[in-house]
Amino acid sequence: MLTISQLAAYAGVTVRAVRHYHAKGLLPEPGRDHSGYRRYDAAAVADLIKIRTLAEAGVPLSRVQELLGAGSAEFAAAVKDIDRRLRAEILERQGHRERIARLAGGDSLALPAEAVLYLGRLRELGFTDRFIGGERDAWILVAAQLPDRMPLYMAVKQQQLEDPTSLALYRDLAQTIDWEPSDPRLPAIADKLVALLEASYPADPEKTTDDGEEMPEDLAKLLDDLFLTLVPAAPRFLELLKARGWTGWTNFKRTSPTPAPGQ
Amino acid sequence: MLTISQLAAYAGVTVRAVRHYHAKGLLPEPGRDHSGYRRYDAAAVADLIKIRTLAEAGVPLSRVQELLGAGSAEFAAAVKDIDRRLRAEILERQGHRERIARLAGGDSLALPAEAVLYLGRLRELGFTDRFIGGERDAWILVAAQLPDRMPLYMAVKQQQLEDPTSLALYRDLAQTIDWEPSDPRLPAIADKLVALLEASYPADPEKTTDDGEEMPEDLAKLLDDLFLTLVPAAPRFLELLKARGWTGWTNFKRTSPTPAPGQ
DNA sequence: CTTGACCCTGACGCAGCGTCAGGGTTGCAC
DNA sequence: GTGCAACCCTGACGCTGCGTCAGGGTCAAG
Repeated sequence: MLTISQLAAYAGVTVRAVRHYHAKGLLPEPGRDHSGYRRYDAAAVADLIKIRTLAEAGVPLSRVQELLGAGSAEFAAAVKDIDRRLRAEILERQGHRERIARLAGGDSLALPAEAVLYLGRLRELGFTDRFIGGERDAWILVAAQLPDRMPLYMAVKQQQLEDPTSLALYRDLAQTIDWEPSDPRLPAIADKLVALLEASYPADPEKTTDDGEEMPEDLAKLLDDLFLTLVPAAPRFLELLKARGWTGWTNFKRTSPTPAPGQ
Repeated sequence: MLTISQLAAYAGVTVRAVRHYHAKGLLPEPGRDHSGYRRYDAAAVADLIKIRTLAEAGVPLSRVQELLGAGSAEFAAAVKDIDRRLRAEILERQGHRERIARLAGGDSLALPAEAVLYLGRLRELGFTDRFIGGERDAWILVAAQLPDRMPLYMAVKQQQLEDPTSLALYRDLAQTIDWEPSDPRLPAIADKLVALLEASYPADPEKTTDDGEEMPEDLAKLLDDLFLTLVPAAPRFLELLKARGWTGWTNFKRTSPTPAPGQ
């Protein structure tokens, strides 16, 4: 007669595993000796090895029981089933590998390649990390909601960086991220922005070229909110814009057909 | 401001997952509104998307935190580490697939191919399922302890099946599995077995050809025990053998140099 | 008699949430 | 005003396969 540790050693498993199989009903509880110790016969070794063999082959313990008692046909069917599961798990892991491989640099986290390029260009142009971080977070939101449109958006942004006027404005705006709401330089920047907006958007809404740049309202609201959260001067800046006949941030809109005079 | 379900929807995760990330400290607890509801700003969406991106790439949650705050270098190192883990898990699954594929039939469970062939031969020769089951369990024990020697053992067993005398004895022995200990046919079978033993093992132990067939004592004891457990008449049969100058079952041994006369 | 090696049961821990349970809140329709 | 659906909250168990204490008996050797 064998003790539990001898049994476990013969089958190549731990004592804890044997007790676990008892608890799960996979291996019948054997008789006890006078002091309550489990005592096993040789047949238990064979049973335990069968359990271990299936378990090591990736069979969930909950299915081991049926497999032990199954005939060839059911056994084959169950094996096919388990093989499917294993294949699926392998494919899942392979997908994971590809995904983390693409996360090589910190910037690419949750962003498509074109956005990473855009952020890299900003860095080249000397924008601060704080500003780039804000841009990154904003584009993460967009990429999550509208992945298909990211190439378009990024193309537009890259173009803006090529245009000297718009780049200059961008540099100004980037600075404001660290400014107080009361900073006296804000109105001038608002003027510059409005000037560019007036130039880009014809007064007649009929003539507005809708190239699909507009973002859905809820996403725009989210991005506006992000702006307001990250930039202390944002509320004041939006007020200045409103005074100049424009509202919004992500999607600029005229508040009136005839814009009011500056400041 | 967003509710938890809105946040979850933007990031493409469940509400439960968000709360889980809070509990794990991955996502900071936001402020609460007057009725205790969590209220999120847009920055939380970006944070959550980053967490989800890493988690979906197979990064364990316990490591997500460090990755979020890591620079490119540490990030790359961590990614390499995680990729190793994923590769290992894939290899493990592939090993499992091969193993269960080899478990196609019920007989091959925990047995090498040559043992399956041997059991198949027994079936062809008309041995009963109960007997074959006993043989199977015995060889499972041997295969677990001495996998390297299974080819040798199986070759010897196959040879025995080819020898008419030994096969006839085998058939007799197989029958005894269902007999009562008091069955009057037992002594005759013991005689036959002893006759074969005397022929195979020279009386002079010096001349015994030790071809490595002997099993280690503990394994032999285990197999003897299995025999005693499965076959009701086993104790009586061993007594009959002892009266004829032989002891043991798995490893037969003379009890005295000059065997006593039969029964 | 002591010491170390085993044996027992019971219970928590891990990973990543899913899923009640039990109870407040909100917002809209009637 | 009220009723109902849809949310929100905390707390806790469930799943997988054991590992690992905790707390306490047992056995064999010295």
